[in-house]
Amino acid sequence: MQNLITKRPRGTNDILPGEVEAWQFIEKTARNLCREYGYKEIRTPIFEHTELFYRGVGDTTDIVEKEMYDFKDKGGRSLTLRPEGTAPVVRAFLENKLYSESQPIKLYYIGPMFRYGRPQAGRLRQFHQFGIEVFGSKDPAVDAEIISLAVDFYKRLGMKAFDVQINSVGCSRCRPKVKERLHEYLIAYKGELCETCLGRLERNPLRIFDCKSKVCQRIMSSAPKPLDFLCDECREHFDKVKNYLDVLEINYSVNPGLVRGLDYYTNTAFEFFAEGIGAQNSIGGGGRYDNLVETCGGPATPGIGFGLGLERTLMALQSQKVELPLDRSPDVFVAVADKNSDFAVNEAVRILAILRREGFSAEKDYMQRSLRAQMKYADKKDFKFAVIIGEEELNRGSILIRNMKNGEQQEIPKAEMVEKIKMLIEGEK
RNA sequence: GUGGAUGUAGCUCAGUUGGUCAGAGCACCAGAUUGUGGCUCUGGGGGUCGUGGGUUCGAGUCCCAUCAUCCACCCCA
Repeated sequence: MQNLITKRPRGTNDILPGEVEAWQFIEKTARNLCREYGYKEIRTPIFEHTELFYRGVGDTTDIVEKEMYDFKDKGGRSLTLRPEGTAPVVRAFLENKLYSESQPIKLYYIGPMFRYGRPQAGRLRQFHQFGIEVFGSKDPAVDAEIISLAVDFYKRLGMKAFDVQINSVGCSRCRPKVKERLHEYLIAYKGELCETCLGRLERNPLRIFDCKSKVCQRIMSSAPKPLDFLCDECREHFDKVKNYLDVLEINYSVNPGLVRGLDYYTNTAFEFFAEGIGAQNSIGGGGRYDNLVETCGGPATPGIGFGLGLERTLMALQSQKVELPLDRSPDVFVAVADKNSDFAVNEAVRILAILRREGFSAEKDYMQRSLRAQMKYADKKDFKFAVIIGEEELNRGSILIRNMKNGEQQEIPKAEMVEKIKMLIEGEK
């Protein structure tokens, strides 16, 4: 047990049969939604040059400062397992010159992300995100569209309770003003701020809004907010986003203290919250990043996107007792009454092939079980039907079909088996 | 990176003040008059008690170390 080769690395998880169906359902829901909204999937490597995240995510963020899963390859290059999806997609957007296609470019991804930290409830070193990015449009309707997509995602999964909070952190023109005024305000409280926020005061005072320290929160509750200093353009943008959300009948609240942890956000920032994830409550978030593409060396291109945590989504669904519509039951178990009869076993193998060719999931025993044990197995594995064959029936040219839910059993001509099963399984639905 | 809790069969756990202590339930496998499941009953396989030291005549049971897990902080998904 303690042996490393039988132990998964800290902060990682195996997703086992029985659990993976929920994941497949979530992924399928995301893909369907993206198709409906016109987003195309993009798959980027799970590791990138470390510099990408340094530049793309921002070197004052915790992600870069202490959560990077980086390593040197055999060529001495510094690489990093991606901690988030936006920077890699921006990189791919630039490297493949997607900006030369007609815009907006609408992309989505589903995959693992990595952050090095102590794991706890709702926090892993390898976790999964579903994210989307839109490049090329400043239209506030896009902001509303992606929030709408996320809300639809949660709703379609059956999530009963979650909150949408939005805010605007301003653009490169109004942001300096915010930081300046915030700094002026905070100087008076310098002695009261917690240690980490003291450091943030000079480097990035906006982040102090995120602090959970009671003292800092009290101080920030009456601090000047980014919303109070938006330029006319940003103000108008934010108003239009809210308008479109109203048109879409999406419930949201404006949280003037919402500041996302990544440095690249401009204008719209939003976050989704739910309960039941240990001490965590954020299940996803995103925002606009109108300067990021240019920062990474590309043509000035506005962008916006979100990242939703899949583990956290799953945990929230579980704590809300949401039943996902999963069908884990296989269709037909082919049981052989005379397990020592080559004739019967051959027939079973043949029937399996026929059923599978028709698209049914079908299995037989491979453990030399008695008929009784085969039936027990079929029951435990939750098969919908059992086809039972023995020399007796075969000699008559027939087989037995048993409904494992209610025990109804009938003998029918072998030639009618496929049609009969089709009919029965249709009837189940 | 910091702090707290925990670590006995696949799972959930019992194991008194150190001396039949290696157990229970569930799960798994096989049977219950030999061709049929879901209830019940019987039997069986499976653990060097996380690991390494130490104290002791003797340690899951005490001490130290180590590893791991969980929870929380920082921060976020």
